[in-house]
Amino acid sequence: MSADGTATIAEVAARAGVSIATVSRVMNGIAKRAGADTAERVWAAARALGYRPTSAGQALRQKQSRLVALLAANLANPAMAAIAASVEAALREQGLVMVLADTHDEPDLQDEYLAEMRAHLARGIVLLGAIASPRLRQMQADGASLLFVNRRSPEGAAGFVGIDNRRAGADVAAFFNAQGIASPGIIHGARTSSATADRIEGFLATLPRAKPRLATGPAATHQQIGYDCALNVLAPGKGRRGIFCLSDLIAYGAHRRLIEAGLRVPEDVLLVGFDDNPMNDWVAPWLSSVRVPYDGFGPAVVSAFQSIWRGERPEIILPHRLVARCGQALDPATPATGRSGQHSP
Amino acid sequence: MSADGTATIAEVAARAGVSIATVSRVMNGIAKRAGADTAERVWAAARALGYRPTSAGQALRQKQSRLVALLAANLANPAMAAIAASVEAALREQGLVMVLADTHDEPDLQDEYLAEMRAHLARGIVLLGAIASPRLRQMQADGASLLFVNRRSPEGAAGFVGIDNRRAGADVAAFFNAQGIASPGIIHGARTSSATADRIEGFLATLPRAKPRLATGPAATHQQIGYDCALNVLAPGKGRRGIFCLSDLIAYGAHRRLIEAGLRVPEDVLLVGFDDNPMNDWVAPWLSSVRVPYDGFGPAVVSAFQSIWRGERPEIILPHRLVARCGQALDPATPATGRSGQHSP
DNA sequence: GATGGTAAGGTAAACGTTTACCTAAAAAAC
DNA sequence: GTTTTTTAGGTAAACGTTTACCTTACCATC
Repeated sequence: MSADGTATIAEVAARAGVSIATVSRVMNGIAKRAGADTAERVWAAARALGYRPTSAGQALRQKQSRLVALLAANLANPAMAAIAASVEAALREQGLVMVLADTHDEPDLQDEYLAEMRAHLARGIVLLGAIASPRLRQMQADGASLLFVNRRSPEGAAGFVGIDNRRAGADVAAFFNAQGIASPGIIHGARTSSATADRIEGFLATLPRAKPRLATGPAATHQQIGYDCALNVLAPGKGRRGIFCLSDLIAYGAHRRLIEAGLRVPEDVLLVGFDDNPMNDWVAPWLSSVRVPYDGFGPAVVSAFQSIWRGERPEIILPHRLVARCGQALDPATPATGRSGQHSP
Repeated sequence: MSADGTATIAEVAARAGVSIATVSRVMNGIAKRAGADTAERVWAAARALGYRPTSAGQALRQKQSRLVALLAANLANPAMAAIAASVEAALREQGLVMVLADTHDEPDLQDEYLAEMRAHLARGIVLLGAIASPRLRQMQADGASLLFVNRRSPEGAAGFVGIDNRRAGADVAAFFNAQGIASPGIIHGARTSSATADRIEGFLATLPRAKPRLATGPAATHQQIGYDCALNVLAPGKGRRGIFCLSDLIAYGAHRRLIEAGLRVPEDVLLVGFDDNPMNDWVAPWLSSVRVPYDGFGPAVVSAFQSIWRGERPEIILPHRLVARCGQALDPATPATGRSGQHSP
């Protein structure tokens, strides 16, 4: 009898002695349509029965559900997982529900998810690392509520949330410059991404003299790409060298290879990654990285959607920050050259 | 006109010259209710219009949606994120859609999500790290399709997918034993979890002589707990010592503290974690850890749900494996004592 | 006292499915 | 040649909401 959660609006109406229309209006806070005492009776009945409107009924009537989908390109990347977590919390605060999907950067899978989410009358779709695909083009043309995060839409102007990748790339270049490293190498993953392209562009624009030794590989994971390419992109000579890794995962792989080759990081080779995975402070004190503000993505996404639903085309640029880690030797036999962490010995 | 994705069953019926009932039956593959030529006409019409049944209509009629919710206790833990990714892929293959939520181990939030998911007519709810809460108890009593992963239900018998935590704890103890470490310390997080309790129990049962030096802390993150407690749980004396950390995150924090104290890992202090985060091979070669088979969770969850929907109470125990990493000195100045990785120098 | 406005609430339609039930023809069984 | 069964398909109800429209009462204004 109480709060089993399966009550319908009709049962609430019966119990409160009103029509279902009145119940609906009270629950939705429509002003001036119910007297104070009536509203109280309705609320009491709803509480007693544990009533909560069935979303299928709502969605059918309103041609719109409370679902928002997050289509991520690669959930194995902790950075994307962290963004997903932030978005979920922010959506929940708005009474929205997040559907999570991993497109694995495959156009077919992305299309399948897009179609599925349209069938679910999703109120919005976040593309966290979009890839060009037929249905994406079509839905963007149809005016669907799409929001692109990190990578811009391959189909032209659309809502966007992310950092200024070009500037971030430039910042990395400036950092190498300040450290006296004239010709750092670059290791990147797939080039499908506007983000990657912008970062490299900004980097090269600031270090124009640097003969670019770009490399990538066919390996399945970013870590493996980093491992495979690390030695190939090192500048010749014996001075201090550097590598710009387009993701932290690549940097992890590169680091492993460099260590195995007897090189010290960051003393012999300065490694700079991208994303600054939340765990880096603990497990990669040798890695400098461009930190993206994970916790900022959720609120930014919500704000961007509100803008989209007003018919605008939002563009939210979040601040990034290059976190320079001087690197702590993980073997105490070798004195550390410096510290960046917040923990005292 | 073509494939804009918003067609309804009525439009398909009109185009194919049949009734909507026939369209529905053809789309759902109900045998012996439509002739071959009729079916072909329906399929052609559906293809031409890009028709896909609206899930709100389906859910309303069938009193059940294609949504499955994953309520995770802490998405900041990469292990949970990896499990979520695996579950998502497996559900998708069944034509199901995953809703992801982070309960932050808070009963109120978990209850809110449970209510929301019931309102969404979710076909099933995965609790990845459940915590006791009023609505959980009620829904389990009502016979909702709940599946507990990692932590068992606090309300007694229910479907479960996870590893044998007691045995895993015992394996860790045996490992310390084999390494000649008689009295390792233990650092754990909140005790709300049956998993944590089982691991410690199995551990202590196998190392009964070990005066248990358990410790935990009020810190917000597991890493910080590890950092705060590492030195407190070390056995006195100067032999080789060890710490069993109930999660990899705790181990990261402990490692940092030990290094700062001038101790070598794993030479001076053997650290064993739990979960074996997918990144450990790359960033924590000094950490031995109990690996849970991330990729196995998705298929296991699907299989468990099928069992639940048949009215059974499944119990799927996945295999674990203690990954012993001999630890590679991350500073090449100090020769490595051994290697566990698959990469050659 | 007629007129008009507004607050309060009821009636019923509509959203897009699936499916129980019905009908008609064809095939099979006798 | 009658009866029964099977196949192929249509009709309409039902799922639970929200909301356009209608009605009634009340109050204010002239």
